[in-house]
Amino acid sequence: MLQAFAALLVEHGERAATLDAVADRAGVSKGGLLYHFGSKDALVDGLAEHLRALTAADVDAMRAAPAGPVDYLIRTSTQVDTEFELVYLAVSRLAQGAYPHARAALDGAHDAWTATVLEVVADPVLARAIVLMSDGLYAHAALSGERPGDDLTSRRMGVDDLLALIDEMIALRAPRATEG
Amino acid sequence: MLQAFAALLVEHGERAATLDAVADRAGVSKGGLLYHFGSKDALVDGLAEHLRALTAADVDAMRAAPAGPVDYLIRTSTQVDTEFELVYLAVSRLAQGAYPHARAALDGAHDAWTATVLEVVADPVLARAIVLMSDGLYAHAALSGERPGDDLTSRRMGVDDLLALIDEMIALRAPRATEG
DNA sequence: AACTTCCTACCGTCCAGACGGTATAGTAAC
DNA sequence: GTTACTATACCGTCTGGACGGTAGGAAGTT
Repeated sequence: MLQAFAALLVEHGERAATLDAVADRAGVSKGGLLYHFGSKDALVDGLAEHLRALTAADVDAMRAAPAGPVDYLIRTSTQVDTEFELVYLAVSRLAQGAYPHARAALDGAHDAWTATVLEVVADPVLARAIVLMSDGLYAHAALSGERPGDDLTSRRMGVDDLLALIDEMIALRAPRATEG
Repeated sequence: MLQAFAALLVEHGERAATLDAVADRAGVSKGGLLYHFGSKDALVDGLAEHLRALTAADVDAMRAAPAGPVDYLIRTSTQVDTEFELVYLAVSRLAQGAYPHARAALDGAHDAWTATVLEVVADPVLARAIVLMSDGLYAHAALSGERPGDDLTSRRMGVDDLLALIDEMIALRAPRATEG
């Protein structure tokens, strides 16, 4: 049900993510949906809580990534097809809409990323710059909406180039911390 | 009226930006609003058109900025109090919601920024990185919502530091193109 | 083994209010 | 007489939510 809620939010926006629509997509009736989540607010809280759990897992994956946390962060920022990215974008829709308190879960993810990048990069300004680029990529992914990989592939001009640039910056600012 | 529409979109999300609410905020009646914009779609189109006009002016200001286009772009990305930023964020709300075609106006602004930065930076990857950081800052501004400067001032840790880092990158990648 | 009772996980219906939009009568300025 | 509204009333549709019902299994009693 949370999956259906998140998918509708990302694909068609907050307005389309009504109880009826979520219930339909999840394959239950509206009554059934409201049985599990007593209200729409509870649904929102449930998704925010789910994001918190996924964030913990994502940070672990980031630390364990063979190419290092920065590579992992930037590469996953262009995807919309994994559960974490879907839920992250969904919650950011909610935070921009009628549920500003959902922002806390978003900030949690953000702080965790920054802290993890900082472990490897040492320089706080550079860490912030990297996370900002990740945010920028997320913002684009958020606008892509339903289109599968249409302009993600055509106008992205290479995440690899971007990562190469970031490596140069790391080498410049913190020569001793590269390679995870 | 477009101003009121944009303000409601940014402060309270797409759902709150109803015809009634826009009319109230603009100090007119609903009939009066619908006299000028025959439908809500027309209102949306009007705002997108307005963004296109503001984009042209913004790019001019960017080129004429004493500290250079990059400095201008990054600094204005943290603001929500100017008309351009307000309308840009408002249209991005619409594009993420029920009006995906509003994305065209957003892409227009984005392309114009990238082109202008490219004029000064020469390296396309670096230009993209800079615009991505700008996008990231916009994404944060979009989440700040109504709060005046609350955490913009507390957790921003200096746009100046970020700009210094960008200058280093420019010096590294295109040594001959700094200072506007 | 048969029965009643209770709980869980739903379904389907209904409701008050809000939504976008239309219509109409009136008004004040130019 | 046209323009630029205001104010009010209304329509059909959609919204979140409340409500009563029910299929099916587990638990207890006899």
